[in-house]
Parts: sequence; C-alpha cells; structure tokens
Amino acid sequence: MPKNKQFNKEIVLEAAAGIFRQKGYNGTSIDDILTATGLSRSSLYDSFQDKHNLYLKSLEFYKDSNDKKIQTVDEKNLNGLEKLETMFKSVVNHLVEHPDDNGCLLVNAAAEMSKQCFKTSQVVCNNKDEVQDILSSWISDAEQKKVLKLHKPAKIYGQFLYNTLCGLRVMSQSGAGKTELNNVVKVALDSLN
Amino acid sequence: MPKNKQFNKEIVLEAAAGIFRQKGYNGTSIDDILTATGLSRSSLYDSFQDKHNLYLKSLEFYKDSNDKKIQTVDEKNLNGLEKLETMFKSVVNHLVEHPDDNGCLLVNAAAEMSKQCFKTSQVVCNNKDEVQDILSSWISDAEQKKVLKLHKPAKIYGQFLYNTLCGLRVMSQSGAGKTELNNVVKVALDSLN
DNA sequence: AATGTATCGGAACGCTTATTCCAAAAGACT
DNA sequence: AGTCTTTTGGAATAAGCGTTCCGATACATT
Repeated sequence: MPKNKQFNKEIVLEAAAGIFRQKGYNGTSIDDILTATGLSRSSLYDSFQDKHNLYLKSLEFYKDSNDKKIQTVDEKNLNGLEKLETMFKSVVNHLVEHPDDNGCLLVNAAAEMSKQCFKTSQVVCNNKDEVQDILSSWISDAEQKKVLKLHKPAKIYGQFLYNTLCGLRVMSQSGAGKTELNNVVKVALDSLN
Repeated sequence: MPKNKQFNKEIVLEAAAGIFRQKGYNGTSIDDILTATGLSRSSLYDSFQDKHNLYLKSLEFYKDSNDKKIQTVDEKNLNGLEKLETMFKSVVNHLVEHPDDNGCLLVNAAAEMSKQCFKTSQVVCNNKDEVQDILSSWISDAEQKKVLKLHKPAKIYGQFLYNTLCGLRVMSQSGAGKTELNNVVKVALDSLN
C-alpha cells in the first residue's frame, strides 16, 4: 500500500492554531503556516483543502483542547466553587506566564471572523453555550453542597462568569497585569455570595 | 491659493473606523477603504500617509468618540451608581440594536493587532486605564453618597467593571442575546453591594 | 481672465498572496 | 526486487495587494 503520512494531524492543527492565534486569519499567510507546521505546500492542500478549512479545523481543535482542560478540572474531587477557583486561577496563571502567547483563539475568532464566516460563529457560539453550562453546573453543585447561597438561578451566574472569562482574555491583551486580573477574578467570585 | 479639501477628516475617520471594525485591519483592502470613505486613492495617501497610519488615526478617533459618550453620561446630574446603570444600559442597547455593527474597534484591535503593533497596544492600554479611572470615580461617588457600601477599594471595582464591559463586547460577537447581556450586567452591578 | 498651487482620478508598478500542477521520491504490498 | 499508490518539494499561475506617479482638474488668488 501507499507511503504513510509523514506528519501527525493533531500536531499540525495545534501549530496552525498557534500561528492563527498570533497573527489572526487574514494576517497569516500560507508560508507562515508552512513554517509553523513544517508541512509542505502539497500536503497542506491535500490534507486540509485550503486555508479557510484549515482555520476552521484548527479552531475546532483549539476548542476541543480547551474543553478537555475544563473536563480535567471537572473530574477532580472538588466542590463546584473549588472547581471555579481552580479554573480561574489556571486561566490567569496562563495569561500571566505567557504574555507573548497571543490570547484566546476563540476570542480572537469572535472578534475577527464571526460576522464574516457563519461556521466560525457557530463554533464560537457553541463554545459559549457549552462553557456556560459547565460553569452553571459547578455553581449548582456549590449551592447543593451549601458552599454558596445564591440569589439568582445558577444559569445566570454561568453567563456572568463566562463574561468574566472573556473579559480576562481581552484585558490581558490590553496590557493588564497579574494583580489586575486577580482583582477581577476575586470580585467576580465574591459576587456569587 | 489652492483648491480646498473636498472631504471632512472626521467623517473620513469615522467611515474608516467603521470598515476596520467590520473587516479588521488585515481584512480591509485599500479599495474597501476608498468605497467606505468616498476618498480617492491620491487623497488617502496625501492626507493619511498609508493604510497603517489611517488605521491608527481612526482607532484614536474611535477612542475619542467613545470617551465623549462616557463624558456625556458623566456630565449628567446623577450619582455614580446611576451613571453606571445608564452607561451599561446604553452599551447593551447598542449591542442589541446593532447586531450587524461589528463589535468594538478597541476590543477587535486588542485581539488582532495589539501584540503586533506597539502603537495600537498603547491606544488600547490607555483606553483601558482611562475608562477604569472613570468607572472607579463613579463608584467612589456612589460610596460617598452612601448609595453603595463597598468591601474593597473603588479602583478594584473599576477594574472589574471594565472587565465586564470587555466581556459584553466579546459575548455579543459570540451570539449572546439581549437577556444574556442584561443578566451579566445585573449580576455585575449587584456585586457592588 | 490669467496664474499658480493643491486635489484628484486612474493607470501602472512591484510585491505578496492563495492555489494548482507535475515530476520525483518513498514506503507497503506481492 | 518490482510494482503501485500516495506523499512531497518546488516551480508556475493568476489574482489581489499596498503604494507610487502623473496628467488633468479645479479653485483661491491677482
């Protein structure tokens, strides 16, 4: 049978997501992608159709690996509030320790592409709804375990905390430092009581 | 003496800001700018140097008109909390009533350009600090007038509410509707007590 | 009306872009 | 070892990009 593929699709998608995150969709050239992924021109078009398709595939890959990170927190033996704290701490840590690492591809995609590409907007919107649901479930859990006493339905706090999360990504790209981001998280989590 | 300019610089900058907001910096071509502004190619390069300079000028223009909107609220005869409520209501209203109107140029600039262009990052960062200061001053005012009783310094709440504001813009571009955005604002403002 | 200077429209330039194509290379099978 | 199918590198293509340039235009001045 034929020669095997000489690259790993997931590694390529991760590298592609990285370069799209740095330079945006329109700011990234095919040559940028080739050097970032190590792929040859032919392999790229053979395996990923074209630039736009590769963008969508790497956006979905990025979303999936984001989901997995959240699931890792979810599987820990913690109550909902502790899960929230863990998650926010790791998000802020990542933002602070990788200031050059250019923000969240999903946020960047929402800003640059969501109104021009329906499929991008679908991924971005699905991510929003899914993350909100997980956050809401953590909040419900904290309420059930009497760690929190809510004044509003858990779903609303899920929406609020997702908003906080989006804000953190933008603020980090707007030059906010560690203290600033930690302050935001502190007020947001305190507001649950 | 010479013939007069046949265009108004502010109107041009507003139109340019509009097209950059829709398509981003790299997604906007010179031809896009010419049709959006009505300018001729020569006039554009005569008056604004090049595309990148026009982008920065229109970003600054956008920031200034944003500042003016906030100042309009600031000049009203309201206490700080009422000013906050007025401002958030008008932001959400604008997002909901102009869903096609593609988000905030400053947020989009932070996502697309801030790490690649120092001047862009300066404008974005200055805007962050200035808006945070105004929000903080409103919060202090509300505290002084005993409308609010804070548990943390006003500055921290300013940072938090600016974060909320950024989040709203991203969430709106991620497909969030009126109820969702209003819920976020409600929780954020309730958290001041 | 004539003059002089700045604006303007559009052709032209050179570079970069995304994409295609083809011959050469390379492994899995018989 | 030979065959067959797929991958791969790189040249080629055509369209689009930002920018420059120049002749024609148009107005404020004399």
